[in-house]
Formats: sequence, C-alpha cells, structure tokens
Amino acid sequence: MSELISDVEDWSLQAIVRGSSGEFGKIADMEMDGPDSFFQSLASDYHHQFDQDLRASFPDIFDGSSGDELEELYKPFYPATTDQAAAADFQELNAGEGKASPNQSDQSSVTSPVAAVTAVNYTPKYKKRKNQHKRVVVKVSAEGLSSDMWAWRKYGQKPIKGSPYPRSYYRCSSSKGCLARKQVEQSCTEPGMFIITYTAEHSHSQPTRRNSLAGTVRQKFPSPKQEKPAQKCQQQTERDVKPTIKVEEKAKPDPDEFVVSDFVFSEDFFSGLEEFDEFAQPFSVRPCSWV
DNA sequence: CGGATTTGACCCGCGC
DNA sequence: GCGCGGGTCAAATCCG
Repeated sequence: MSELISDVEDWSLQAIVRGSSGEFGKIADMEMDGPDSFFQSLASDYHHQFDQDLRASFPDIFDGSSGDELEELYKPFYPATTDQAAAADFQELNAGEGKASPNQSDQSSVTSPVAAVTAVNYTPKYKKRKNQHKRVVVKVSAEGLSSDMWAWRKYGQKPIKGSPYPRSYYRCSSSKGCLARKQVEQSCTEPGMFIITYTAEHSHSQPTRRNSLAGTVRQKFPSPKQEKPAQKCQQQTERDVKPTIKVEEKAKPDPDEFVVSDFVFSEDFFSGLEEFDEFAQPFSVRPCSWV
C-alpha cells in the first residue's frame, strides 16, 4: 500500500495512488517540473484516454465542450505562475479533511480502481532553503520501506519538533556524487505508516547496485518518545472519498485560466501507464491528503 | 577490512 | 543579533 504526495517548487501537485502490495517503484524517476514534468507527460501520452475518461465520468461537465476546453483543464498540470489565491484554496481544501467515509477504514474493500489527483498553484510563504526545491513525498507501510529500488546510505537522524519519532536522512550510495536524498519518518498519526521524502534527483538512470533491503533493513525505528506524546502532531485525516471534479476560475492573475482541484482517472486510464507497473494492482483511490 | 550505521557537533535559514 | 529547528558532517562503532 502506498501513497504518492508531491510538492513542487512553483506549483504543487498532490496525488495518491494506493495499491495493495506496498510497491512504489519508479517514484524517484519522476521529473516533477519543466517540459518533461510527470503530469505533463501523462497529459500528452494519454490525452485521448484522458479525454474519454473525463467525458465518461463527468458528462454534465463535458457536455458540448470542445478540445480547447479540455486544454484548459490540462493547464494545472503544467508549470504555472505563482498564485496566492490558489494556495489559499489549497489550504482550504486540506482543512476540509477528516470526513472520511466508512469504507476508508478498510482500504482493501475499495473496489473502484481509480486514483485522484489534485493540482493547484502554490506559492511558498518563505524563500525555500537550499535542497528543498524539489521534493516527492510518499507514504508507505512498513513493507513499502523495503521495496525501494535504490541503494541508500544513512547519514543522519534528528528528532523532529511535534513528532514523537525521529527523522532519518539517507543519501544515494549507488553512484558517487549523486545528489539524491531521502528522508524517512514514521507517521505520528498512523504508526504503521512511514513518510518518505525524496529530494533532488539521481545523477544516474539506474541503480548500480541495491541494498539488501533498500538501506533500511538495519534501521531500527525507535519507539516514540514517552515524555512528549504526539499531541502536537497534526491530524492527517482524509477528505470525503466521493470522487469529484472542481473547476474554479482564478481571480488573479489570469481570470481566463482555470484551476482544476480534483481529477478522477478511470481504471482504463491507469492501465495504460506501463511505467507504473510497479504500483500495486488494482488501484484504489483515496482522497488527497497533505503532509 | 570495507561499507553501513550511530550520534554529537556544526551549519544555516528563518522568526522574533 | 539571538535562538530555534532542520539538514549535514564526520569520527566512532557495528556488521557481514
């Protein structure tokens, strides 16, 4: 079981792909910005399928719409200008979490294999620190920790304010000079789950070797500190599971540009993504959450 | 013995 | 300027 939650420098994208085997495959291969961005690629390669799926899922929305209108819907998946209003929408979106449906307590019972993707423009409040510009955040179960294809070497561990669990820091040990980084911390709201943050990119296309169990086999994840329970830890709950699509007109800077906050892809859409064979099948969907 | 992990010290961005 | 917190360094230690 795995989730993918992404945060990019000038625009934020949020996606969760949840499967059943704990595999999360080529996440580190994703190009998250520029002309080769992950979702731009999806939109290009699967334009036709995407079109069909959207129209089939939301006939009311797409009734009588033209290809141009669909292009508008793709806009959020392209690098965008900064937009404070969208950032506010984004926060509001996540503030609405906590209305999980009864089905969500049993992830395996979800039978409708779809995935939800949320994309909005987002402007960080403060200038980002170095090495914080490109991040991919994944939430995995304990078994998911051992399914990483890259070799990592631990170089540090720090207690994190507000969390009873420390954060571990890893760098890629496959290739000398590779700038790829990985942070692993246990979720304070779901002790069985781990939040992995990938930073920067591998300077090599494939791992030259792999740790016996992804570099975390020797890692002993400690028990939470007793003196400071997870009371400060913000609840990361889930929004209503009902698939929705919201097309909002932006006030600024370009009133003609739309922000699509929720997209729903059908099973057929994802079945064409050979790159994601590593993801467990069948897909199930869960509303987006933010880390 | 070489590579990985541990862990305290240090660095640096950010808020006050 | 100072303190806090997150990220990194590097020596010591562990492990196969």
